Amino acid sequence: MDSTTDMIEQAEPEARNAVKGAQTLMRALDILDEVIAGPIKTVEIARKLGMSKTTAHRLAHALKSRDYLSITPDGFALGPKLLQLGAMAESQTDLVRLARPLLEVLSSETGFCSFAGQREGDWSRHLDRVNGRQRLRVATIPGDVRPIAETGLGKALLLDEGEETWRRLYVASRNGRVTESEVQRWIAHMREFKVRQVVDHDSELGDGVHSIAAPVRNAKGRIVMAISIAGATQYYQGEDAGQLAGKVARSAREISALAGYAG
Amino acid sequence: MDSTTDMIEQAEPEARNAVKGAQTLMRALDILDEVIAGPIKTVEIARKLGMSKTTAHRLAHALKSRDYLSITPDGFALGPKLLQLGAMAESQTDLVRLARPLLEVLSSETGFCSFAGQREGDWSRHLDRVNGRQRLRVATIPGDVRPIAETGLGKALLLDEGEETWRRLYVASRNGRVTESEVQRWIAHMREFKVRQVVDHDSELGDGVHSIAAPVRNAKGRIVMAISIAGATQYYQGEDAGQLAGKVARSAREISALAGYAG
DNA sequence: CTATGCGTTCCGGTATATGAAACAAGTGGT
DNA sequence: ACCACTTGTTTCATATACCGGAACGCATAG
Repeated sequence: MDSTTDMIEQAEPEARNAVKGAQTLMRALDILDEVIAGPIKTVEIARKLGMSKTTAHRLAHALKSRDYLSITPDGFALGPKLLQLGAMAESQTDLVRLARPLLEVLSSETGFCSFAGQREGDWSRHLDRVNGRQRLRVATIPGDVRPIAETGLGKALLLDEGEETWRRLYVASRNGRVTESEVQRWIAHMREFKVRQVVDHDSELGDGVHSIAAPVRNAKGRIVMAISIAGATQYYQGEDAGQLAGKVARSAREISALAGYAG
Repeated sequence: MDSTTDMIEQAEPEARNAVKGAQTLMRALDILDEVIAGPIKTVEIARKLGMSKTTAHRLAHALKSRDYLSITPDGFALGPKLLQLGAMAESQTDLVRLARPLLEVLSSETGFCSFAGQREGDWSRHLDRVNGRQRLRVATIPGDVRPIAETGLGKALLLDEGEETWRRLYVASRNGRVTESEVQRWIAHMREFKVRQVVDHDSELGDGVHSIAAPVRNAKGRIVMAISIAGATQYYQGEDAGQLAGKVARSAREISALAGYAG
């Protein structure tokens, strides 16, 4: 590298305004961003984005001429073209493929195996796995199906469910052989997982497997997948539990962003 | 108006290229349109749209920097931002409100009452009505629910269903009091309606009501609503049946476009 | 090694986008 | 009736944002 850059590492992660030579386009997209929040008038657009009334008018109407915006009594609103594009993007988007690179990073950073899976009724299906660097590996392979309350991945898929559902699925996973106090403890844990949006799971099968999982949300905010890292309990010795959980959660958020989640 | 315009009615309905002063934006949206068809490389974009490699590169990357496009091994694909915009547009879109103006045109052009409704299981619910100019009016009001096989609107909602479903719903609507040959005749009619994407319906209740209905599709191509015109049988005397059907079908297609349907 | 295809960067000239200003049209207040 | 105010629309001279040609980097292939 050249000597002027190694003094201060410009941390700026190459933001939106990095691209030059497309001012008009960028401004138009800024307008779209404003309209996302709800119908908005020309003057308000100009004010918020610091452009002249003229420009706001011209660009908004250009977008309208292409059906990206529509005109309502309350000003501009999102147009039908976006419905079409959204539907097409959805059909072109393969969540597992999108998640793959993130899972690889997760495994290489943590050393654990990482997984992706989705809900199928009362079951969770594993869709993808990336191996870590550890000698002992969780055996689960893509395609495997497990009772949803029995795995960390499954619990992450359940975070938006009500407590009655939690109870039902937990009891089912234990074949009904469970005391009320066990159920209460389990639900209390789920509450905490829900707040943190991360699941910490110790297998109740006594096989010494521990996993950390987090939900992935789509553009509508629905949980459509979950990812996890998993490995033998002893591998967690000496690891910073909070940091591991943070990494899983961050990866899940990144995948969510790729899936169009805005929140 | 001024005297220069009344000679030749410029039929041009103000196309996309009408808007001036947004070349960059328009070209970028052209690129999006190309990507809809599937992943595409920079050079291919430039070739198809007749722009320089440089420009295609710059605009595509500008769109990518805003997540409207993503980069795949096969070139540019639709990006996550479109998932978000699509979901938001969907939540902002009220089909009934969109359909209203079209229903009003339909009624004023034909004189008949017009209706909009959607499917609820084995029933069809009327959501909106616009009165025509006729003395005799169909009594149906918004909120009314009817067996789905019993109305023109309902049949339009069923056009994408299989023949077994048609049979089941027809038999149910007749409380089982129906011969096999009647069923066959009914299904034969439905087949024809499906081809024409227009339903011609004579009430089997013997109340002298006739209706013409057509399905409305959303961005994913699913039938999500239907519209119809209805009135006493005698009002259809002297009307061109094909022309009426055409008007209903065209209105339905226009509403579908507002709902993001591309086909 | 040359050839070919694609992505990327650079740069000068000009088509193009910009904002000020004025106009149009509606709303509400006095 | 008039004015004050708001929002949408059009016009226009100017500055600059955008364009395309050219050249470079980097593959893959013959």
